[in-house]
Amino acid sequence: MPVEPAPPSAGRAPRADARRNRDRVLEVAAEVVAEQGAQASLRDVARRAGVGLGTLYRHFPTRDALLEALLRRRFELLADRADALAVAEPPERALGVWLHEFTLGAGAYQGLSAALLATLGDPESPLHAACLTMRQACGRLLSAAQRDGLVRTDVDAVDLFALANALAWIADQAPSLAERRDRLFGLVLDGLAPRGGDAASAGR
Amino acid sequence: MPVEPAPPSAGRAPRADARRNRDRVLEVAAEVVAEQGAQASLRDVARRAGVGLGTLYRHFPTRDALLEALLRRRFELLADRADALAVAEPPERALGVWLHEFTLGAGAYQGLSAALLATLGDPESPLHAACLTMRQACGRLLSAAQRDGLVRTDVDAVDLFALANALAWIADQAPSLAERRDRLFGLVLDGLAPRGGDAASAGR
DNA sequence: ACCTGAACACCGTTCAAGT
DNA sequence: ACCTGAACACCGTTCAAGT
Repeated sequence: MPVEPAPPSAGRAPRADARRNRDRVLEVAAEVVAEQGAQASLRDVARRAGVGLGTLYRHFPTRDALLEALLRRRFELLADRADALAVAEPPERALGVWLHEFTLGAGAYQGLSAALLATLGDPESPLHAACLTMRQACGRLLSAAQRDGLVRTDVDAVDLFALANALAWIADQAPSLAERRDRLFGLVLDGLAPRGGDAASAGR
Repeated sequence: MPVEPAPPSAGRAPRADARRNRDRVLEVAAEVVAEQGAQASLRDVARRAGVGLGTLYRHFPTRDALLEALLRRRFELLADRADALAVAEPPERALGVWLHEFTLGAGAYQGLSAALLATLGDPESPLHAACLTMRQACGRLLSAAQRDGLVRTDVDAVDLFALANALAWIADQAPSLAERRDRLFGLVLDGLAPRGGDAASAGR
């Protein structure tokens, strides 16, 4: 058989120095991204990590791959959080609380919301997959709220994902706008309520 | 008196070649920005215009200055449009129609909504001033709608500006999201309605 | 198997030299 | 008064050469 170039450590355990480099890059990337935002210079990350530029690219072939590694934990927690809220809170409150927490998370790094929403249209991005899990968790909360007639039936999880990222994006653009985030969030949440002519009290 | 460097043609009529260059740059910029978006390469604009890079910077010292020149007409029309709607339509419909048209305009170029909202926090930007006129026109429609109890009183024109740009931004990120723009617009517009406990029928 | 850094093709911005 | 383009300090990405 022909020998494929083989991705880093396909199956086997990675070499110790490779593992060290990867961890070091991730550690430094967290700092740099916190300072400069999601569009931070990757060159700068490699430089500060004391690592060749090629090494960074070997471990994280795209910027999205690096961001995904930085955010993986956070995303997993948010997905779990949705399930916890589903049992602990009534449907409408569960959805509202989760969306609020997601919105705050999407504003964790400057420019993050743009990166997240942009990957909706790019199924190849690792961020696309990472967000999918969250959207599904969000979708379960949404369905429950819709079943109870608390949320209009013409919205889906992608709508909520887009709106939550948009609210984080607004807060991103200027400090004076960040102050408005929670109020605008409430406004959008109100917009999710069924309209007057809708079957609003289907459960009664 | 000391002789100040003097901005291009301070007071006097510009030299004919300068005027030609400025027009040429603007013409080409419109094409390039339509193709590449608001973050298009200024180098590319100068190149395609057959003009030195310094000439572009002389006429348009910042990217925002160039964008402002590209959008000036459009912005003026939108401000006039608000006043026309104010007399031709009932307040709620006037506000809704205007916001919708503004949202479409903010999506005229890819990346434009980001440029517009970002300048809210930068009073030095020529786009800041250009948007101010529109926000004031929008504010008049908003006040009328609020006076009639049709819109919650805790929102201002900046909120509407932020939300409209955010909707344009969503549509910007992926074709599949663009399809949702009008529906999401309607949802946000519904969110502007006064809440249940509010003095919704103050005019009755 | 992994790392390094030069090489390439780009940016935005400034400014000395020209006309 | 205005124009030009080289110069500077950056990018992201690739890949030959090393260990």
